Order: sequence, then structure tokens, then C-alpha cells
Amino acid sequence: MMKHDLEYCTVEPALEVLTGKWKISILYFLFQGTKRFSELQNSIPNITKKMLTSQLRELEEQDIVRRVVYPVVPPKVEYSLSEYGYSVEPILRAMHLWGMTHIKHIQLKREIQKVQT
Amino acid sequence: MMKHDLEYCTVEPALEVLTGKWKISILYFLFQGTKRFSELQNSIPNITKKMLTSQLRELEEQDIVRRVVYPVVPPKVEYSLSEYGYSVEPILRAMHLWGMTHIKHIQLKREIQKVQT
DNA sequence: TCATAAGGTTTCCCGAATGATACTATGACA
DNA sequence: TGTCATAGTATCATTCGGGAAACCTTATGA
Repeated sequence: MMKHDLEYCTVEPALEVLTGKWKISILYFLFQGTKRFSELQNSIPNITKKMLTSQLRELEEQDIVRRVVYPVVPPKVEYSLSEYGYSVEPILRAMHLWGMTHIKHIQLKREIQKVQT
Repeated sequence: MMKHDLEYCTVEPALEVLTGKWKISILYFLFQGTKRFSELQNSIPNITKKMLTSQLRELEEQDIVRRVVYPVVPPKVEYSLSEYGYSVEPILRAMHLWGMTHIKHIQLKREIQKVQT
């Protein structure tokens, strides 16, 4: 996990929860409801089992994600957001909002550059 | 720069702006006002010139940070948040807020674990 | 003539994060 | 007897973010 330097302002815990190449994708799908391991794997193209497992384990460790194992064969494991996990929503919402305007900003910038050449 | 997978939900631009070991520290100080390169370097212990430069360049590329060069010797370069740069504040605010409660959450968790042993 | 300041750049290197691939366990079902 | 499904592990290879240290430029003042 990458470490972010800043004691003065308490922003790193959030970054620690959200950084990792697949965290956001995983959270996105879990915000839609409970998912099985294989459902997540199918929903997120290119993710490997190894990565999916490790990212889920980290989120579980941070109490964001709940893991429920059904003792059946073949195995069945369900992942869902914990109640605490839902508390990151405002952050994602703020990031999403900014992301939308940022995309417009980038486009505008490109058009200006075009005109100037 | 790390890439985050998720086209469906527009959260990656924000993460792209914020991830990088020193971005948050740099933004923190620039939110306080205009700073010279050396001021930032002195404010952020352990950061190398190379890292400070590259992080600032990325932020500049993203229109978050403004760089003003004074043609004097020895060089003088000032960095400040662009108007657009200020728009990331709600994200930082949300992250900060969550970070505070997360710290409490972690403490509580530890205490519970202590009691159980 | 030589050092100094300020803001870099360049080169080399390491370890962590991620990827690719193969392997495992186990009961149901054909 | 063999195959399949599911949710993983294990092992090895690669990539990439970041760190250390040296070098660069140029007007100025000692």
C-alpha cells in the first residue's frame, strides 16, 4: 500500500482505503449490492483472482467490506459493504462530482489549444 | 502515475490528481498561499527536489497549480493554486472528515480486540 | 577567480505493487 | 472414473513509483 505523507491534515486514511488499482471498481459494484466473488470477477474485466482477493482482503481488514462464506461445494462466498463501508460514500460522491467537471475542463482546454495552433 | 480502472463511474480523475506520495502535502501548503520552490521543500521534510518537481509538474499539467518564473539570478519560482485548483477542496474536506471518524473507528476496534483477549 | 544561491535535471538503483500462470480442495453429476 | 464449478493459493516475472547523489546554470559579491 502506498503511503501518503501528511500528519497535519487527516486525509491519508481515506486515500489508503481508496488507492489500489481496483479498489474503486470493487466499491462501485458493492455499492450496488451483495456480490459473489465470481460476479465481481466477471464485472471487472482484466482483474486477476489474485488481485481481486488481495484488494477484498484489504477492504475487509479496514471494516469496509463484509465477507460471508457458505460452507458448500463448490464454494460460495458473498461480499458486501459493511454499514461502516457506506460511510465512504460522501467521498466518492465528491470525487465523482469533481471528476465530471474535470472532464469538461480537459475538453475545454483541448479545444482552446486547437484554436491557438 | 497509477491508473485506476473504472469507466462507469467518474472517480479516477480525482484519484489521479491526489495520488502520488507528496501531492496531498503539496496541496495542503499551497492552500495556505503562494510558495516558492524552496519554501515547499523546507516545509515538507524528506522530499527530494526530484519528487517535488515531478509532483508539481503533474499538478501543473492538470491545471491545479500555477507556476510563475521570475527571470532573475538566482532563480525564483512561485507556485500557487489555480482558481480551478481550489475546486478540489470539497474532496479534501470529505476525505478529512471521514479520516477523523476512521481514526476513532480504528481505536474503538482495537479496544474491543483488547477486551476479547 | 571562486564560491554561493535557487531551481532544477540526470543517472542509477531498490522494493513494492501488479501480472501471468499453474495448482489445490471437494462434492455433485454424468 | 472422470469432469466440472468455485474460490481461492503459490510461484515467478515484470513494471513502476520513489530515493540518493551528482551535475547544471548564471549573475553576484568576497
